[in-house]
Amino acid sequence: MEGRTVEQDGQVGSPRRAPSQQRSRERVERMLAAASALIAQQGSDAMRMGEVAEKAGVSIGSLYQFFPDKRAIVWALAERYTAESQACISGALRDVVDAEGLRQAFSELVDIYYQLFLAEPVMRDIWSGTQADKALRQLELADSRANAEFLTAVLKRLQPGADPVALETTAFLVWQMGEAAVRLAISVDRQEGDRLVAAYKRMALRELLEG
Amino acid sequence: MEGRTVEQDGQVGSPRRAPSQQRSRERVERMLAAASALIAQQGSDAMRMGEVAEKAGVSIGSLYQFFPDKRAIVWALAERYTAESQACISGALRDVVDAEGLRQAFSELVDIYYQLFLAEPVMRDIWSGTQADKALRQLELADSRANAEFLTAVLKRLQPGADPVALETTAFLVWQMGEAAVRLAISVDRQEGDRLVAAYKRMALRELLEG
DNA sequence: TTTCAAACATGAGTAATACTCACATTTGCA
DNA sequence: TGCAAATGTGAGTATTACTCATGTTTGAAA
Repeated sequence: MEGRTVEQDGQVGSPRRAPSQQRSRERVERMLAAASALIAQQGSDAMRMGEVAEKAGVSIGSLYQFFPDKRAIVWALAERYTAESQACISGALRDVVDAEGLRQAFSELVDIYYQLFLAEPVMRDIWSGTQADKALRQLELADSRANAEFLTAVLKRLQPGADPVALETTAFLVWQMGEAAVRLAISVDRQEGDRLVAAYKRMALRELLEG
Repeated sequence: MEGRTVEQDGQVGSPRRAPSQQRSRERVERMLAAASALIAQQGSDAMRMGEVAEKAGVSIGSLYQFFPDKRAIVWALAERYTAESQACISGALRDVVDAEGLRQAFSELVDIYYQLFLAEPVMRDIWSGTQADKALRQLELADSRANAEFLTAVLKRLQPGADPVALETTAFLVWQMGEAAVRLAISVDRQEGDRLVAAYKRMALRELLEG
């Protein structure tokens, strides 16, 4: 989708140059805000670098001063979302000590995630591109693993005798299935989406609670 | 990723003009074969229309005679895969009449699908782009629904008393989870992938058999 | 066999867009 | 105050999807 394709690998993400001065840090914020607004409007694929620069009130050259390419902007936004949600997830699962607690916390997390995807076009767009963009895929996998670890910790508490590797596998799988389920749910009509999410919850909780 | 972006909707797929003569039908085959080879080598994103034309031994104009845009080529390949696999799935589930039969047939289907993704770079590539490309997403959803229907039929046979809508939801969800699980499995190392697929099978079968 | 319209084939040309780079300006600090 | 590093600029470059005017082939009707 661009004139010149660089970097087929997954090594994007880090700014070409980190803004060290106050002025440039503010400008980078404006760039990200502009990108976010444009993605919300038309999707990251249709987002044009020229538009981002214009909306942020900077030149196209400044954009490339801090972001090596278009994907890096999306990646930067994605990274923020993951950091934010990770805190939320960690908090929700940290204090779970029994089955009922897990049931409640898990159900609530799924709901939050579902609502977030329904409400946030930027988030939806970013994680839609996950499969195609290797850097995003890596970020998502890493994030998912980190979140699954919180879940694994809970499971180890609830089932001290179980095989740790099996618990890790279960937690990771259940977590990824949850992301897939929510993505599926938002791509069908609301009623069916609700049913699918509810069905996922049942399935996941049975797996988590009954080993 | 292209110079000019057309059609943001999901209405691609059908050739701009169906080849009616023998000669052009052969040429279209060559185009698809060339595209397939290039996708296997470098992925559909890096596939260039000029390369496809050259490899197929046709002019760039001829390519666009039968495919309205780049995505349409990928779509055409995807459509073939779905048609092929649908027959396989339908056959495997048609004669299932008891729990043990479902267990066997389902397990075998998951294995086949997993092996296919491990072995076929084209398939992997195509279904990776699923999330980003709306036309592909629609095709996959339609395909998944069709396959889930075979599964629903089995469930209705095994659990005549259950709520049909619930069975449909379960079948659709389980099927989609399977696709997600396999895609996850191939993006981690082989050992973990095997574990994840096995865990998915257990989870899915429990859901399918125990309601 | 001739004819001719529709199907097919061609590839130089167009448009769009990601990204560069040579040069100008600003900042923080010795 | 001087100056090097950081930052800012935008016209220009490269690449690529896609078009279109023009030529060629096909199959069937006359």
